[in-house]
Amino acid sequence: MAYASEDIIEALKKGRGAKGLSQRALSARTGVPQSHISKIESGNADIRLSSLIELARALDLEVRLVPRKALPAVDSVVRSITPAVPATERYRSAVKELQRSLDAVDKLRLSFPDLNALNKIQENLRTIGNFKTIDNYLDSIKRVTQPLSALQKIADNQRRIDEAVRMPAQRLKEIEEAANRAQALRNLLVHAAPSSEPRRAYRLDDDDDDDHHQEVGDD
Amino acid sequence: MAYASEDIIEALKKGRGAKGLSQRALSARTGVPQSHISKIESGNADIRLSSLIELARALDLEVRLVPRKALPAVDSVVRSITPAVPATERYRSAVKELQRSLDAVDKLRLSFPDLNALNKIQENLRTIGNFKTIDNYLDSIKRVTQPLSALQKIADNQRRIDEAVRMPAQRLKEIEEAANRAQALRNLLVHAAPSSEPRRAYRLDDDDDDDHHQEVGDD
DNA sequence: CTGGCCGATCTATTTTAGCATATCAGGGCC
DNA sequence: GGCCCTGATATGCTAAAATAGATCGGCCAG
Repeated sequence: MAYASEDIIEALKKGRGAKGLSQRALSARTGVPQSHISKIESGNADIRLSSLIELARALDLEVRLVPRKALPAVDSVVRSITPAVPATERYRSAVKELQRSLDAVDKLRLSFPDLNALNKIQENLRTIGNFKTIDNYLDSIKRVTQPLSALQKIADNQRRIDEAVRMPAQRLKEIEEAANRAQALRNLLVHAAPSSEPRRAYRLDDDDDDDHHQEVGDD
Repeated sequence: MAYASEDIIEALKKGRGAKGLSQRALSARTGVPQSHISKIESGNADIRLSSLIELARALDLEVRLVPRKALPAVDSVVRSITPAVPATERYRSAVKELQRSLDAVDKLRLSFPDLNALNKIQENLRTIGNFKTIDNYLDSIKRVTQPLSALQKIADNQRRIDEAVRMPAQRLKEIEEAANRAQALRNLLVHAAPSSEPRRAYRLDDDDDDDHHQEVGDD
């Protein structure tokens, strides 16, 4: 593959990393096989445009043709909007833990569709994910994940022995406490954020924010 | 092909139009068969990334992955740098005539490598191509093209009968007069340009301008 | 030590891009 | 009417993307 494509592929790979997704997670989101994603990222496949767009969009990226003359300006805009993800191990662990929680929420929602605490946890975790300082709160995030994982194991066991999936009262209480802890952590981060930190600059999720509000480059 | 690719393909097609190139001309530049370019532009091929990059670069475009959040800003930058090409027929004719001249210069250079007037014509025509008002000077451009075409026919005839390609004195004089006319037209356009007109905003050629000089988006 | 997750590699199959070449129909110009 | 240029379509062939699925070795947490 020509070096020319390498920059795009590298951007794709970094985009996946920035969202804390594994190749298998991205595969699950897009339907593109993990083995193919590996091939693509290793430069061993000359991906088609439709596939590039699909993968990019799963990472909140869009393909654009930019006039060469506009490259310096465009690259500057992109850099200003793409926060440098702290490369520390602890930050990566926090992102992973956050993703674990979100994954657990998604799975539990299948078994307990009416459990509002799950929505509360999800919303708060998504907001929490916007902050670069989450590495300081890895333990707090784990205390949200743990009750979710515990309940998931119970649900899996019940499903495996063909038993109706029920919610033990004690577990429900723990989930609600986890939701409250997530809310408290969110509030802590929101109020602790220095005014220079670009809020909403970088997000884990891709729900429908109001895109009409242009944050940079207004004319 | 998913509608998603359509925007990119449309941008590619518009980029070709903006440079006044036919599918055959683009084919000659890139080696991609004209029939395949037609298929691509009609949405009947899911082009590979390496091919997209190659075609884009021939049109002075680059492929970029842009964070969705940066789209409004990026699109604004691109719009500000991409002049709306006047859609008038007369403008299109002027662009075509300009391209004819440039093509003739390229061909003549093969027969007359040391003819400095060709360089002078080429440089001036490239500068002329940057202005939107060239539709007012179609006749002037034709008077540059005509001597080039006439000489080209002579050179072709000489080559066809295996005669050494020679430069008649009268033709040389006409070429030099054409070079002077191109120079005069260039000077006229440069001095006539209103200060609001973005000079150097749009170019036919892609020679090595100083890209380190950022014209927009300086930080 | 074990289990789980990671990215990389492998096999087999299907689909299609890419290429070469030819040809068509429409429009403009002389 | 003939010529030239344009974009579109056709045929045939090869190579590789894409898919499905399995498996590997490395790393890490428990």
